[in-house]
Amino acid sequence: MKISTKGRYALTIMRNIAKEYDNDKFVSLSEISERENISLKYLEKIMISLKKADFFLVAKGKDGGYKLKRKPEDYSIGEIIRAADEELDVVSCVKDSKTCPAKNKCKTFSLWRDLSNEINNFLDSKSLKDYL
Amino acid sequence: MKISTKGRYALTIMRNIAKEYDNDKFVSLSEISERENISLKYLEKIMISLKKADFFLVAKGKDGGYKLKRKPEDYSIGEIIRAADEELDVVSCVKDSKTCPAKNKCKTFSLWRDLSNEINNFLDSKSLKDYL
DNA sequence: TGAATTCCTACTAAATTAGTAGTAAAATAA
DNA sequence: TTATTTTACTACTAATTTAGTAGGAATTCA
Repeated sequence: MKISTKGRYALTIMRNIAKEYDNDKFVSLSEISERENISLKYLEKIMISLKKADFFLVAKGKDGGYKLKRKPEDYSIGEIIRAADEELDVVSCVKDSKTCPAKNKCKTFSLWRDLSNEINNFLDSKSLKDYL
Repeated sequence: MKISTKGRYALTIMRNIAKEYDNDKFVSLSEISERENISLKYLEKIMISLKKADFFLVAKGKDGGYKLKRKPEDYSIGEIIRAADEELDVVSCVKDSKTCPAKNKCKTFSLWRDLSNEINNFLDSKSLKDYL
């Protein structure tokens, strides 16, 4: 049961952008790519998901990049990982119980639901600022 | 971040065997296969891992099968899932920090370690008996 | 001795995750 | 205005992990 690199890299992206929050500076993916040794193309791909969550102000062209819309302390780690397309539920039926043929008699549903809640609550209680 | 079917089926196996604990009866994989609609071959494969954890008394041949060594309340869900070859650490460096080139400056190591601990502690606090 | 079972080894298929490639569109600094 | 830097978009491929199958040997007991 691992966090994917996609989720971890999403947090890396957010940390890099957050660092410049006080300087009011746009941070480009090529800067992050170089500093963190992650391929630019892969960062772009992960960014697609993060942008959908409306986390950034965006500037195209020279000296462009991304800037946080909110203060670093106002982003939870949980919302970042979830935004990176990563489901934090340990079984899919926690969200979509319709698909399970045994939904009514399932003895372990509560176990997985409670564990999913633990994980989400833990990550929601941590803010991006805690990891700069 | 999902629990694999291997981990879930391991728990299914344990629950089926635990149910007969009071009857002192050996439970065969073919019984479980039929009742739970999981292929016998796949159950056998998962069983390899569980046997290594020394959970069972084993009887070969006719009317053979498996019986719990300990009482159902003495098995934690955590140890069952871990025995099924399933690592419950959300990043591999929690166990094996040697492989990480950034181990010293890594800002998020504590995050993943603490989350892994949350998950393990939660599952260790639940017993097999709670899910019969 | 035959049926039911565990035990063992090897293989295959499916799904997910990770990563690459190429190009268009926008913005800006010189 | 033009070269450069950046995001935006679409499509593809490679690698890894997870899931599942196949066949038969060894054991046990009625």
